[in-house]
Amino acid sequence: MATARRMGTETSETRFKILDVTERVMIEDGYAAVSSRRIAKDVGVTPALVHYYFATLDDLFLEVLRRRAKQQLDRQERHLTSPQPLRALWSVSSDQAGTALLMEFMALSNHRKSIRKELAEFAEAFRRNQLESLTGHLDDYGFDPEEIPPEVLLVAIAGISRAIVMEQSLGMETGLAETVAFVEKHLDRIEGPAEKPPEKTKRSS
Amino acid sequence: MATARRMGTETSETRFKILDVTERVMIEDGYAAVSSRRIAKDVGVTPALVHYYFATLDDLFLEVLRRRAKQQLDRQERHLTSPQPLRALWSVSSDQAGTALLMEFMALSNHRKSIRKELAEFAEAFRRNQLESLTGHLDDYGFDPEEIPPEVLLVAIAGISRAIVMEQSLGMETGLAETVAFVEKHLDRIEGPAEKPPEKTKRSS
DNA sequence: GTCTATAGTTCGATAGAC
DNA sequence: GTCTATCGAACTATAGAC
Repeated sequence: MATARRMGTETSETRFKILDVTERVMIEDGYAAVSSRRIAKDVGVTPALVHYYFATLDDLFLEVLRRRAKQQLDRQERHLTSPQPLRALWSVSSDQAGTALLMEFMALSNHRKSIRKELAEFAEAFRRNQLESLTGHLDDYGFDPEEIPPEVLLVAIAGISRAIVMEQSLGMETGLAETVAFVEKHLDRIEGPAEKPPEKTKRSS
Repeated sequence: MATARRMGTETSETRFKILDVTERVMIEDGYAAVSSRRIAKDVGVTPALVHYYFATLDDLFLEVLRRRAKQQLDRQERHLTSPQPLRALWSVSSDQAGTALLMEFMALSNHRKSIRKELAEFAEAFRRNQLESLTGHLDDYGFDPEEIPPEVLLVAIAGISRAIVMEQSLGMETGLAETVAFVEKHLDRIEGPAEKPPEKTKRSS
């Protein structure tokens, strides 16, 4: 956190808009579409103002990552304490925009060291949080941790949900509907039918 | 082999090197690091020559994609007819470089329509090929297609192997070793111990 | 087939006025 | 806090010499 020159306070409306727009551009057009000019244009300000709030593009990317990670961690925490934590985890993991953003940051990590480091830390925090919250429930559900370790279930849920979302957005078909049905069937078996319709993402902070 | 064919750039050594270098740069530094200047520099030629072989960067990316897809499809076909097809599928899916490249093309797809289309077609071809080759074997292994449809197993293998490779390359830890052990245990159970050490990727065409 | 040279863009980042 | 103006760098792509 070397950027001591953050003039725009946390509560600045413009700063907020810049982060929103950047997130949207990353999801819709990919991280490579992010430039101070492009963001400024979409926000309705000048490129210089973007640099006023975020000295470098790396700072901008990092702030988008941190904000989103905090939101998602909050959201996950709320859901994991719901009456259907497994279902909730599946729902959170299957979020379309969240997955798209994660993939962009993964790609960004390939050549921005500072981003890789923070992304890895957040991802680890996510998983450890899931592990803590879910291990007890799995026990109640009758999962034998010798047969299916909770960690393995978490990696599987993360990987499979990501695959489904990514492949759907690519326009693929083979196996996706079957896999969703398979997961739903087992969620039904373990936690009973969904108590409320699959939620939509909503901005919080 | 400097000059071989009339416009037969297919066999040009330089053209080949350009494709090799582009693939390597995509894997190591991400697709955004690919420019005619950077590729030319790494190959040891001038940017103009890159454009001579590939009029636009899209053409270059597409050729990298097509060549790699053909290689991988060949490789997959060979492996799926091996005595341990499930193990072979897991091994092919866990290829580090292949996964990294796939992720780059996924990210590229976000804003290059022509690439998205071809990537989706190749990915579908891959999965259908797996489905054809594997369905019979799964039957022999005693899999009940009502309980675990072959398509679902394929999506799971793709998703989980991708997650492991990606998260390892990020530097994550939680759950990864456990998941690898889990998969190996079940591969042992279904197909017996590995008959040969996990293969390494090798260039073919 | 490979080069030099260059036109035309777009970008990151900063200085300084208001 | 927001702007105008701008420098210097990197990029795509093409023209044309050899």
